[in-house]
Amino acid sequence: MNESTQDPSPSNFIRHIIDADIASAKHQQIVTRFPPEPNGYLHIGHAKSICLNFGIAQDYPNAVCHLRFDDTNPGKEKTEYIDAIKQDVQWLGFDWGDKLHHTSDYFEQLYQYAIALVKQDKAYVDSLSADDIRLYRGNLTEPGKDSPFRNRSVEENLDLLEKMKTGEFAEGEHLLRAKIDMAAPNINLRDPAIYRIKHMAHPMTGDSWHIYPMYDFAHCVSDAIEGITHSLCTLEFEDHRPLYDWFLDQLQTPAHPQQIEFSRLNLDYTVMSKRKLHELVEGAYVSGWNDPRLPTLSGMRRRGYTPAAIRDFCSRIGVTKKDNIVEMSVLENSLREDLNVIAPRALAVLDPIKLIIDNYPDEQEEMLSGINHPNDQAMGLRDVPFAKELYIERDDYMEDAPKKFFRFTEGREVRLRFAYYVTCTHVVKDTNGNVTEVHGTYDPDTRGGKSEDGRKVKGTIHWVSAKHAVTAEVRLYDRLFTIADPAAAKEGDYKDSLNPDSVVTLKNCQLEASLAQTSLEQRVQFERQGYFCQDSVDSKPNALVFNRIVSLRDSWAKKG
RNA sequence: UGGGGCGUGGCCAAGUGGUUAAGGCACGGGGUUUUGAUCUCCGCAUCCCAGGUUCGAAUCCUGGCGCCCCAGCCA
Repeated sequence: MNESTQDPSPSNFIRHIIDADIASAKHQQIVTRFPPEPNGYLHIGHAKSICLNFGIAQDYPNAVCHLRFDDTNPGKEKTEYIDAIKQDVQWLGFDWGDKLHHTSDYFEQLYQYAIALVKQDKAYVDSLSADDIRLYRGNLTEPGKDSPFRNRSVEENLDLLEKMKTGEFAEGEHLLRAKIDMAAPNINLRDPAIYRIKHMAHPMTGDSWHIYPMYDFAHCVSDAIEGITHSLCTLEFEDHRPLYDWFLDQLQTPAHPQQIEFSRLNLDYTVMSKRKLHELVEGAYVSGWNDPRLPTLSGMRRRGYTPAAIRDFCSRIGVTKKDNIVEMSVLENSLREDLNVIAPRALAVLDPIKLIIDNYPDEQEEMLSGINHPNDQAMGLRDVPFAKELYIERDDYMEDAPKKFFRFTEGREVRLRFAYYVTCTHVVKDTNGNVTEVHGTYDPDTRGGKSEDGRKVKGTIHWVSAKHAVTAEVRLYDRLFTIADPAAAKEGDYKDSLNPDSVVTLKNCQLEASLAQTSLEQRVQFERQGYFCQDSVDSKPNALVFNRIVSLRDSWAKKG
């Protein structure tokens, strides 16, 4: 197990329940499970569930967490998703050991349990059409009514079920239903479906089955088979708990797990539903499941987010039953806290403009020393080449700048990080009036960026030697949507509020040459800008592409 | 107007009858600083409303109000 995942998580109402169950000796060993359906990629909402379930397994003695693919609907599920999900869980830092399961592992047992239900006259084969079943179900205020097939004999039901299984009927022709109560106020109890016919190959079982179990039946039984003690799921399943318990009460299962619901995570300025994520990917609104703007784990991984930061985020947001929309700033804070510690610093100019030091000898070059991390001496020093022609950030020069602007404007002295004090003398403009070059003079006595006379220089800016710099593409990411809660958009489509500037690509960035040596995994801070890493898909040694993971906090930009 | 949940500061979230109502994020302000970063210090709520019980209530009771979920042969 990844060492950094070992800090115990803060408690919550679910852990209180578990504590009580241990105290009362209801359980000696806690077993949880993370049960994704392999019909899409995992997102940060799943990370919350993963951290909850695997976190409990880490913190309680002898506890374990199973990874179980809830693969009961071959129409939507793919091996591609299974592989991606495993990778994401591992990347997040969790280990299921030998507890890798699939609901499909239990298809035969599930079928035997269904037969047991039929034999108890607690389930029957219905032959109503899907439309009729809906009609017979009633609605929120009116009770449903019994299907005319509800009183078939056990023998007939057994026979029909067997034939459903062997593929003798067309899809939709018959349906196995639990016999509960068509007038139940909880609609989930109005004879819910247990098995439907699907003539479809399954990623794991191939074409050995023509019927597939429904979630409500398969999930509780699978939990019981695996000896799950606490089955944690999201709030929308609260209404299904009576059903979860009903099945287990009818059947002789090895255990009766406790289902506990908690609220799903919502993050502002993004969407979290699988349906919408699918739509964004398939409609090419983004480049794929791993688009760095998406809240998917693969997108965040590519963007450069660290597993530690995501875990930290999950522990900060807590676990409750309240609907919530967490602000992106919480995630960004977790990220910056981690990145600040692990990322070495470098100088990189994203929007370059020439700075010419007029009094610096034309052909001279010198090597200056830069510190790799101001708060961590162990990261050491590096050489930074200096010469007459440099690049600085275009907005580090301003004409008619206010007093509080600590960067270049005519007559103002600024420190070039690790280098010299430079006083801006004048600029050169093109015919349109755009500044094309900034000129200045340096003070040779300030080498290293300090002066003997104790003269105060408020501003320090980053720079890069023009002749030594490497050119790279840099992608700046911003929130995917322009409104905080796009999913709630009553009028129009949520896609209408997609942020057109969610990615800004800069092609002519000038980076300190050392950055060409970074690995794909390495996160770096570009001083004064933010944290960056190479794009794992597009970056090449001779065509570097960097992603901005998250910007630095900027109290100046806020005021300005 | 059936059933199930939820309501503590801008956003999360502790709190389980006696606490100055934790903490984080955000926000505002001070200090340090060769990143307007980091770090650091300070400030920032009487708990949806109304009654009631109690010496004492965010915590108990009653009645309101608000928000979310459920009518897939999806999970």
